[in-house]
Amino acid sequence: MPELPEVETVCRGLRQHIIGRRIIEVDIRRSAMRIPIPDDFAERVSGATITAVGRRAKYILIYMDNGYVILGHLGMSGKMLVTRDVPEEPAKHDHVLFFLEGGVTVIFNDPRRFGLITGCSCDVLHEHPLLKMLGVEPLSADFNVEHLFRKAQGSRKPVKNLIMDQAIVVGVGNIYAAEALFSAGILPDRSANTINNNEVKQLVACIKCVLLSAIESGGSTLRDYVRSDGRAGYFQHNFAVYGREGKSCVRCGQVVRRMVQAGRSTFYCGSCQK
DNA sequence: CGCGCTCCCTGGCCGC
DNA sequence: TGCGGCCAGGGAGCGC
Repeated sequence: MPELPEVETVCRGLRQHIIGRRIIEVDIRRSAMRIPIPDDFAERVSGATITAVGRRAKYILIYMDNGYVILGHLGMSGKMLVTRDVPEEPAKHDHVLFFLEGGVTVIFNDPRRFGLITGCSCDVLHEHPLLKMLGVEPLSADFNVEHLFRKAQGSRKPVKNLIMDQAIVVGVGNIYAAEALFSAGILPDRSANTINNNEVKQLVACIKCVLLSAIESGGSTLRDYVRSDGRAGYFQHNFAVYGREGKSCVRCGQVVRRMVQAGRSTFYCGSCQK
């Protein structure tokens, strides 16, 4: 997906254009994505006014004045687009359209359908099955050396898989895990319990730094991801290792390598990372 | 029981 | 130009 910086960028874009607007009508063109849209979704959403847009992990949260919250997840290929052009007919893979007052339309489009749209009452949001198991937010004070060191000590899995585990720390996906590990000088396949306190300290700082830098750049656009206004992000131009197999390391000039961990490509510099 | 593998789905790209 | 194989930012579920 879209990892945390991309979701955060989408949230910021939505926030500018939809807060204070009433939802007139919802068009659910496909309900069966990763999980089905609740039967009462259209009923709960129609007529309500959007009061806030938030984010928890990679979930987009749209709060309404009737106590209902829309949860959106972009999966690998999802988009949440805001447009003022009334679409004559929906585009391919437009699954849900929200028609707001003032001629604004929010479109959830997701070719691969790994994403989802659902909703629940605000007062039970933190107990929602999709949210309750999630770990700490990486940009919060709760994500610190003590937290990650304790988790690392208790795990023998590769450190890259550890930081991508959404039950430990949320929002770090395949790209930013590789970039943060490069920045921290740590090999992605090191067993988590071999990472010493100083390395954890570096890693925590690098994860925060990489995510913040990416947010500033509007995220990374490789294929599908775009902001809510359709513009691309541009952090992909700042990748040190991701997608750079065979190219020279930006720091030392050695060849960037690729390996597969838990079925996913990992990029690293065998010289800069220990 | 913690972990890696496979699968969900579509589309783009590469090589033949 | 066409087609098969492979790959892709996520995550749940299932074996080992």
